[in-house]
Amino acid sequence: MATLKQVAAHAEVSVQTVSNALNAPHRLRPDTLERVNRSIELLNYRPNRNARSLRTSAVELIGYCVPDWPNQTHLVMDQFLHALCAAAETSGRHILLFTAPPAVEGMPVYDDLHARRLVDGFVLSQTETHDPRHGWLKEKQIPFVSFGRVWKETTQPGPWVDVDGAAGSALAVQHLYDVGRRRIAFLSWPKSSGLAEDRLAGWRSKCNDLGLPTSGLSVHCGEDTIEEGVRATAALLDSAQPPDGIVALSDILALGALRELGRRGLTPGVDVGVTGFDDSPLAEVVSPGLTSLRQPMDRIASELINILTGTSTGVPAERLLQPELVIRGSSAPG
Amino acid sequence: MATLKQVAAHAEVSVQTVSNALNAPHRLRPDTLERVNRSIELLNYRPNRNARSLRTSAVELIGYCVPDWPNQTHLVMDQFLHALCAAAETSGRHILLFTAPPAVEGMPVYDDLHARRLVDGFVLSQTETHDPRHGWLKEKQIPFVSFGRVWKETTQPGPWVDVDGAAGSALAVQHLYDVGRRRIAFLSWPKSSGLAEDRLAGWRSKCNDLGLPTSGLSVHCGEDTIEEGVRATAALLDSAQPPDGIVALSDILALGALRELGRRGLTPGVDVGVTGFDDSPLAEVVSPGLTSLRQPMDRIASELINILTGTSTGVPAERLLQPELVIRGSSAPG
DNA sequence: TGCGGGTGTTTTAACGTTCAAAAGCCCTGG
DNA sequence: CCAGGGCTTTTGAACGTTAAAACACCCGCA
Repeated sequence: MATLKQVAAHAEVSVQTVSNALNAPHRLRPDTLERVNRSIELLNYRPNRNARSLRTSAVELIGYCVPDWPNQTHLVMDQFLHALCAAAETSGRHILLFTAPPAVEGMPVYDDLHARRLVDGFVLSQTETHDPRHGWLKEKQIPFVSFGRVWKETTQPGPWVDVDGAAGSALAVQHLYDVGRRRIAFLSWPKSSGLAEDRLAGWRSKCNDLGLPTSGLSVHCGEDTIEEGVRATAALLDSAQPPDGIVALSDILALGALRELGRRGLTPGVDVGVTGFDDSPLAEVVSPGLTSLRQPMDRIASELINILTGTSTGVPAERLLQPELVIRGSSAPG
Repeated sequence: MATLKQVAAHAEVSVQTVSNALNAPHRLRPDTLERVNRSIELLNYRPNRNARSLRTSAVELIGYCVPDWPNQTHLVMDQFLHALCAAAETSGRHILLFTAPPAVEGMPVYDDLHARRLVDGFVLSQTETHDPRHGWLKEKQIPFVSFGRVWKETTQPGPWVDVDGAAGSALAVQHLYDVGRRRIAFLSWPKSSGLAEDRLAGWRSKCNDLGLPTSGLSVHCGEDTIEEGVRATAALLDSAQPPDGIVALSDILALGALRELGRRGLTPGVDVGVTGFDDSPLAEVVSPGLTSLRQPMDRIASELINILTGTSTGVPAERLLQPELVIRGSSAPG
């Protein structure tokens, strides 16, 4: 494996000149640069990242803790990881995966990775209400950026990127309204997670704006399973005034809604319009296709990386991105 | 951030002694070790991995290319990644993610990561028939291990770990047989991928062993969607002698089977037994639960890491692991 | 008393890179 | 002909660690 020294010898220049050819080519006379580049090419030289990192104390690696929530399906995690990787690579960086206990118990792992210089900083996801990790990292001055707001806080200890769930619900409601729905229900989650509250609020507010009823139209599901979606949908359909549209908090719940509709001989998109959230791979794979709110993964990822690697000013960076409604057969015929 | 030198000064020993305290503690006199450890603790010292890697030329990082197959759902990828991370961490290693073009076009990326010493080696997945990556890496002497055999080759250029798909199908057939099924169909994929052939062969051979019919009972689906599963199942049920059991090549196809059964008023697990493959999160989330073949992810991951990091002998390591049948309501009542 | 051998610790020299500063070169203008 | 300044290139040192060799010390034994 060739080193700078060998390239330098071959090109008959000093080591530093070769280094400059790579890092600051404008400093070299064109003919020197040409000569050095030829030697680099010829010897198939690749800079040793460890040596570079040692000198500059920047590893260009970003830590991401791969979540392990046994009860929750991560249907879009591979999309997220792919986008994150791609975004990191546009600036010559990479993603380092690791595991850690949830919440604050995992923090020593983060600290260790940073202290041993395996990573420059972290991307956090699976943010929870009052997530203690943010404050912890900030206090230790470990760079990070969060995918997901720490909800209900007036000030947030650190930069974040998030998707506007309220706006997403509103989009879904508006779409269902546009195709003629007038009683639009909402399938929600159990515990009042920040995520659920955000999306629920968007539904309620948009319904109000449009003069649509909301009373008796929001149902809380016990967990994020198809079965729960089925149950909740059945309850809605059995009520005195059944809905003609259903906005579900997740694709899984929406799938439950689709199934219950099917069981009753109702046609999704014709008799009742259904939308999901996150545009997971499932949405495309079911029939009829599930109308769902796509998170702008590429944008999310690049904002995360930009914030983390950019020379951030003192004020914390905060980006609220808009989801996109992907319309399929479950909400509109054809 | 404390360095070896500072710890050495604090403990009043040489730098090397501190290094030994960490890497070869048996060389130190107990009292010295104690003293050094106290200083390490006190100064909160963490070894700088870059300096170490530079010196030892081992980064303890394993590359994994995050796949980007837009048409395929990676329902178990997060499980795999989690297991891989955890396995790597048991030997102090970590996973570095990257993106690369598929097949041989991506090889320069692998080469570059290795040459620049960002990783020690690679874990390959999404192996395809006659995958060219294996030979390429072997020729360049870049360490790797493959999750998935290169099918149809008599000899394989490198170590691999795989799950015995044929045995999996056989397990499913045996199970359906045990609960009284006598006409067991198989839902397969389109192109004769090695994976599909393997699983199909297991079904056929097990049916033969049990004296069950196979003729007219294997259907090829156009793609891995619920819709295709529905179509194929419908075709089977419409035939002169419909099956009473269905082994599907994937959970997605199995979901299609479940749906078509439901549409016809047939009860999965009672009228027709259905099994899937991979035990994706979906299997648990549908109702009735989908009987499916779980890949032993933890075992797969630890074998991959062991092979990659172990002092492998000359003979390539090859591990064929057995899947486990997770029985749920789709194949047996209750 | 001297000497071999083990044990514990220190010294020396890298690993491959970049930073800061110094040095060399070449041109221009007085 | 030389001072001065702008390019270009080189020199020296450092980043934090570990491998290998050297060293110091103690013990038992001749």
